Amino acid sequence: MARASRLSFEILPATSGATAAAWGGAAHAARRGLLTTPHGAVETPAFMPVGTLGTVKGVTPQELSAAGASILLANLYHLALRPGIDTIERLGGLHRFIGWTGPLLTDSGGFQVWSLGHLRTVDDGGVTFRSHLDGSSRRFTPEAVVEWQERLGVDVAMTLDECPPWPVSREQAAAASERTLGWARRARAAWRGDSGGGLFGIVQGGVFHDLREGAARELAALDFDGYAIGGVSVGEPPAERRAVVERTAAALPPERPRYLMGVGYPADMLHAAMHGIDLFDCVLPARNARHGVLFTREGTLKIRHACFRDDPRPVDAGCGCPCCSRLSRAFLHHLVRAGELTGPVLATLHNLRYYLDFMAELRQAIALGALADLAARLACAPLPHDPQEQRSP
RNA sequence: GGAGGUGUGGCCGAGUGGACAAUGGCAGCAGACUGUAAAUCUGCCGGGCAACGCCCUACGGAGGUUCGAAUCCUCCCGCCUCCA
Repeated sequence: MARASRLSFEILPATSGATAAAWGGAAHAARRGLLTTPHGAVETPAFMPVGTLGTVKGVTPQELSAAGASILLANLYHLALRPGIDTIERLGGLHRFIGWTGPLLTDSGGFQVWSLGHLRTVDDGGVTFRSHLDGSSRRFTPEAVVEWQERLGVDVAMTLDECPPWPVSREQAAAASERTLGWARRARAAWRGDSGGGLFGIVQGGVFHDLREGAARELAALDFDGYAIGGVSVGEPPAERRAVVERTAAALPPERPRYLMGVGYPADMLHAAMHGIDLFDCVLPARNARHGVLFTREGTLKIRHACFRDDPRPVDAGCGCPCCSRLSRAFLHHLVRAGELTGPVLATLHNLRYYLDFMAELRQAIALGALADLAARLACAPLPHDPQEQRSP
């Protein structure tokens, strides 16, 4: 199944023999890698900021670069509805349109099957969405989704998948998984890869390990450029999610990049990276920032709280973002309370920087075989929203 | 001086005899958020308690009518508009 061009993914050697059992005694499979795309290389494990509509809300491409982002995620469903694939294509493709020169990955709209649950109908042929903007009907098929992403010129395209809700019955999960596999075959056949980008297949199967492992094997046989684990950030308990990640990651071809979709908290990413996940994306740093929740090396901080009214310290003394490098918690508190746009913008810049710094630390820890140290440090910075993540390794 | 209007919980503002400790909004106090229909959503928001119920204090002030008043009457005080 030779192709003219494809993404390349190289696994980098660890600097030391880093095979310590670092998390609950489990042997891990963490790796560093280099994903090379037509628009540049990405060091993995990597976090992709989410720019659904072509922008991370409130942040310019320059600022994203400065924060350390190397690859961005955008969403095909949203862009297809507005401004439309034709428009973006006419304007020179997605990179030019949004002013991002680095690698881009687009999600296929599969997540919207879940998040827009009552605005769509799914059948074997594809998904019909009623636009959340104007109610008009839009048909997404595996072939169309591939074609649109190629027309956008993205570096990584995702196959159309069916992301089932949670809790999910085995029957539902199996049906969604089967459908997703069928669509993956069709997407794979429709993919031309002329632009040098790659196509990732997505594993579904709910919380049923045998379904997911079976799907992983079938997908592997289709020779995708990378493999994603989908359907894991829809409300299931952390323990279930962890188990799914561990089992599924182990069933995926080791020589290709593995992408855990929609995850998550730093502790989630650390855990997943320990089991060989290379790519992540999540709206959390951006959304939480807009909602006044900041990630710091000492735990999360709700900047609206009155205790920050007179706090002259930076949000995170260990951070070099535009907010922390010269502004106080008191000022950010004031901006957020006053409803000033600058508040959420600075908070987003900070959270993104925190995530991106964290990934850099993670890469280094893998290189040095020091994941246990990182895990221990993270455990000292509690994330009150997800108490189960706080336990020490 | 005459005529009319108005005064509600920190603020704005509904309510015009009982279902009112009083709709909304803001502010305040918490919580949630995981491939973004999210700069959103949820809860609390007079005081007290042995507290899913009871008691106290409350709709400018003082009286009054009534079984019952934020709601009706009288007087007083403040503010607004128009006419002299």
